[in-house]
Amino acid sequence: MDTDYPSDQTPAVRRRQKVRDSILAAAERVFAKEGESGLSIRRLAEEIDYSPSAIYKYFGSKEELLEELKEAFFDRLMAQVDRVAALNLDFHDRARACVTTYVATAVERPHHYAAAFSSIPTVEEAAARQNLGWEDFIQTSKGQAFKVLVDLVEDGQARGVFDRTLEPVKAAKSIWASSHGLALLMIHMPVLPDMQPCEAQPTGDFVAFHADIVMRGLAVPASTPQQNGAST
Amino acid sequence: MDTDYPSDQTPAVRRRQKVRDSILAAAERVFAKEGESGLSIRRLAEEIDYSPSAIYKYFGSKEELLEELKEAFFDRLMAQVDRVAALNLDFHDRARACVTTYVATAVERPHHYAAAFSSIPTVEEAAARQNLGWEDFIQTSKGQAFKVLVDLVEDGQARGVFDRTLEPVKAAKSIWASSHGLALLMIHMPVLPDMQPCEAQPTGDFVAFHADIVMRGLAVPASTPQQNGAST
DNA sequence: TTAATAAAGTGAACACTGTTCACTTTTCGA
DNA sequence: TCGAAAAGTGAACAGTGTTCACTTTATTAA
Repeated sequence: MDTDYPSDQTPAVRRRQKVRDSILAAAERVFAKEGESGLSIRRLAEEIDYSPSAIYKYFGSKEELLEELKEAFFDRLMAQVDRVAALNLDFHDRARACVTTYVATAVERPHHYAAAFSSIPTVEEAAARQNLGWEDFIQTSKGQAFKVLVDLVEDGQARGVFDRTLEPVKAAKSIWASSHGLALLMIHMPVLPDMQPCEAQPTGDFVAFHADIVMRGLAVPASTPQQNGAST
Repeated sequence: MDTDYPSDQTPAVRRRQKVRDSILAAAERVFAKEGESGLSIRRLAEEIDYSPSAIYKYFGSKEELLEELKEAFFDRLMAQVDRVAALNLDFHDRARACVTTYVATAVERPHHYAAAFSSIPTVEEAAARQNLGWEDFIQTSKGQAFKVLVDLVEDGQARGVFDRTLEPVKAAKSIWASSHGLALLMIHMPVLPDMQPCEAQPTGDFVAFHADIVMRGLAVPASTPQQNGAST
């Protein structure tokens, strides 16, 4: 949290920033605990002791406010993964850590993670977005997240751990899908992860298990002769 | 659709059933196109030419009505997968078909699928559900879905395709997570699947690709007993 | 310091939502 | 045919996001 406000700004903008932040903080607090259903403009206004209409001097709509919450969360999520990806670890451990960190951070704030993937575009919207190319996508926050994965795959391939015949982009999509699915399954179906009848195990262990399975799916296959090129 | 009404019933209950069905049909129509945001009691009432309060003679709440929609969809989804799972196919093809069918059916009705996994239980609720055991879970609709997967895994292990050291329940969770994640990624991020820069390919092909990757992750390892993690 | 201007904040209203309830109308069995 | 049960209704309640004319406060220029 950066709770300090730059002194090279006029008091007005500093005050404004403070109020804006207090709104976001209240929203964050309520949303983390109760999700979107508990988050109303009137409730936020009450929490920060302003009138409901005051909120609209700081945010164009509830939607905009929520968007900012989600964006901030996604940035935190990716920062976590980036930090882990930069660690000096054995490739297997690093890849596994990326997945487990992603899932753990997602599950930590279930409402945030679920909300970050909640909008369902209409067919027209979907078609329109098809038109923006790789360069455009890679600059969105989700695109940045994806690039980390593609890099990971290419690294794995260079080290001879992952199958070189797989297209890195497709492999990255596969990893993301698998991680995304586990996170959401744990969020929406908490019955599952620690489920019997196998002996009870801490949740984290299953995440690591899943991550290993995912990596195994991308590993060089048994039969295919792998050219023993030294890793770069 | 069973649009015929049993004649061994009094006209009253038949009429009632018809009205009830018309509500559900209208709800289905609206929900499929616009999702929950477009579905209001007043709108439903308008569509079937009744007053809003009439709906409450047939459904206790909007929540209940929605629950029925979701349940019906999930049943259709599982019926599709069951049908494919019962096909007389080579194991690989059968396993792949289960995943691709699951994902395809989910993506066909994005709002339904997303809604079926939309509730986020509080920590207390989650803890409460932890207490119901395998026998209870296996009898829910989601439990039934899961059992199909466990059977598939056990079949694969029996045939020597899947790694026998993996616990079937954990492996099944892994498959579900991967399939679930792909379905939701396609629903919420339609930018991704057909994304460049790799040569454009029909969406379906990526689903099959992903399914194969997932299967490869569960296959018997090359020769050396894999390091740590996956085999424990 | 004062006057003019811009920003911040407010309360009432609008149009919407799910839901309830007293009420009327219709249906159906005794 | 009568009476009870079921079906259906309209108005209302409490809640939602949002707008807008309005007042109050703060900032800037003269």
